[in-house]
Amino acid sequence: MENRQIAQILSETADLLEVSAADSFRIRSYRRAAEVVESSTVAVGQLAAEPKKLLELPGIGKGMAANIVEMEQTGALGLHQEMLARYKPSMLELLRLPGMGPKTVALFWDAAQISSIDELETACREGRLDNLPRCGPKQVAKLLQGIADYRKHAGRFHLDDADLAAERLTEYLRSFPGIERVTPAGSLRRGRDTVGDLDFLVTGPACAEDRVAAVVEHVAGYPLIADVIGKGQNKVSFRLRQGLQVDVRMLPEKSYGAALQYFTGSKLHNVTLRQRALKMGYTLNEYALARLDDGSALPSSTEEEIYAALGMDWIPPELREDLGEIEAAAQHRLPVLIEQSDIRGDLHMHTNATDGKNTIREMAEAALERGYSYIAITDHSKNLAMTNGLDDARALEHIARIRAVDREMAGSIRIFPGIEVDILVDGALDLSDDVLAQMDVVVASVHSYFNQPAKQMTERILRAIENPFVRILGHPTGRLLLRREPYEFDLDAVLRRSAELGVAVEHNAYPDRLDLNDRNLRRAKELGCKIVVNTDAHHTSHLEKMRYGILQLRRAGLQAEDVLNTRSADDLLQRLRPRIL
DNA sequence: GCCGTTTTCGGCCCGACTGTTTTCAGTCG
Repeated sequence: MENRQIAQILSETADLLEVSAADSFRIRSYRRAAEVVESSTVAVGQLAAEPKKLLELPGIGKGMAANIVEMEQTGALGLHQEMLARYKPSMLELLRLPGMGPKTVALFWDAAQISSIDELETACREGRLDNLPRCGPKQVAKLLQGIADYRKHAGRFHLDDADLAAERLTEYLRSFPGIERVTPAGSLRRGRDTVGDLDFLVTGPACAEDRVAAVVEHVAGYPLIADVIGKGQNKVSFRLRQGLQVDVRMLPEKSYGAALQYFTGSKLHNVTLRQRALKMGYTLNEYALARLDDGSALPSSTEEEIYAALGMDWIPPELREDLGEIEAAAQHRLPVLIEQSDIRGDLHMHTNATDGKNTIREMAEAALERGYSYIAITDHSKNLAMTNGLDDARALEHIARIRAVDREMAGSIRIFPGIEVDILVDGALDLSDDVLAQMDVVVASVHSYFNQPAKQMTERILRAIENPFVRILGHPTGRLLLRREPYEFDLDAVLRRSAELGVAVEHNAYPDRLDLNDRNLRRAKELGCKIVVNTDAHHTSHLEKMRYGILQLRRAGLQAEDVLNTRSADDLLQRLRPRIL
């Protein structure tokens, strides 16, 4: 069984246990186990043969190990099945509605046998909930609104869309006199590839108690708001026109660090951190770190102060998922994560020779502006006819043009001639070896027939990378977030073979395609793969997208040395698969 | 269900907000 499937069953079991009012700590165990399995780089199911190895995973004890063994052997979990027989799968969706928690789901089920969103809507309209406790007219109206919102905005937002919305709002908030700091927290700050909502923290003299009301009004007057959900004394919640929900909190300076820590999360990270605080005689909340004995607050205006008081190094937000970072920070062995400024070149981009929008020179100049010392121009090959892909003859002409621009710009930036060659259905490439031999950077990518059976897809990719001219496997998972599932194939086998052959695997930084997720990136590193991060830019502005790719690398705990395009141009060429001349 | 610098049993994170609660349960982050 795949990790994803195991994690899903564990997580559903946690939800169902909540509805059945089970012990909250037991529920938390299931949730934590789900997270751990999902992010594990080894196939947890296969460890079932050696349960001792399972116990080495954090949060997996005897009981959870037995659950995993059971799932691996029988394909199901008894407890999960039992709960599903008692309730209904569609009830899990009810938990996603705002204001619907496990207690209310259970109440509606017991009192009115409501097990789906549609049934809930009908019951609301027919007034069948009116006599239930905590179900006044406001509650019913809120549920109906929640159902409408859910149907309209189900799902999450891409990191870049959320990021853009955050930038605009930040600018607006800063324009108010007396506001000094505006920081997005939450999953955006942690660099999750999708974001459910935005949390903003704001501080400055204008947030003082006697002045904050004016800030609230300013926030609520943001022009891009669709509707204001709530206004409190220090908080405004609203929904943007694009559907994204936003919370803005105004805070005093002295609580800023505690609040930033708190609202950055993740929830599990915070729970474990507060446990640690308690053991050390402190209590931590969103206002301060305080001593348990006399209640006196420690300095809490920065996150660094709080982590330091707890005997830890400051933890980069991307690592705050309760996956061992707290212990690592306490032992001062957190990795020094890769940063955007470590990247010295981008090895995958298109020009107007195929489906890009800019010329070779324009792309090079944009890269130079970003401080890069090299790029590779990798236009499409002929099989992608809709992109005006290059055949052998045009590819050779293109190489000549790239070399010409490279000579013109010598001394400022190096431009490698390259190609993004298409991997055909049988694993052959659609350009001749003679032409590929002329390229410095050959990126081989799958672009078609994603619905091949997994086995054939795996063989197709494996055959392609056997071609000695292929130096990078382009966007290996074809992972398109929110729109479609990645195509099915044996990623592990492909990563292993790439490592053996010395073919670099590409993490594609496009936010709707963030290619190898953090788990896969950790796996690639474990297997000794060479890793590159590229934007696959089709326009000069797309080079900016590199930052989203970097966030994923950081979430995977990768350091600059783990990524090839942090190297100088000569070092990079040395480390790529040797070129056959 | 997990876990151990107090512990193999008995703990396990915190506060604001909401609605309808006349004292608080449930949800949310």
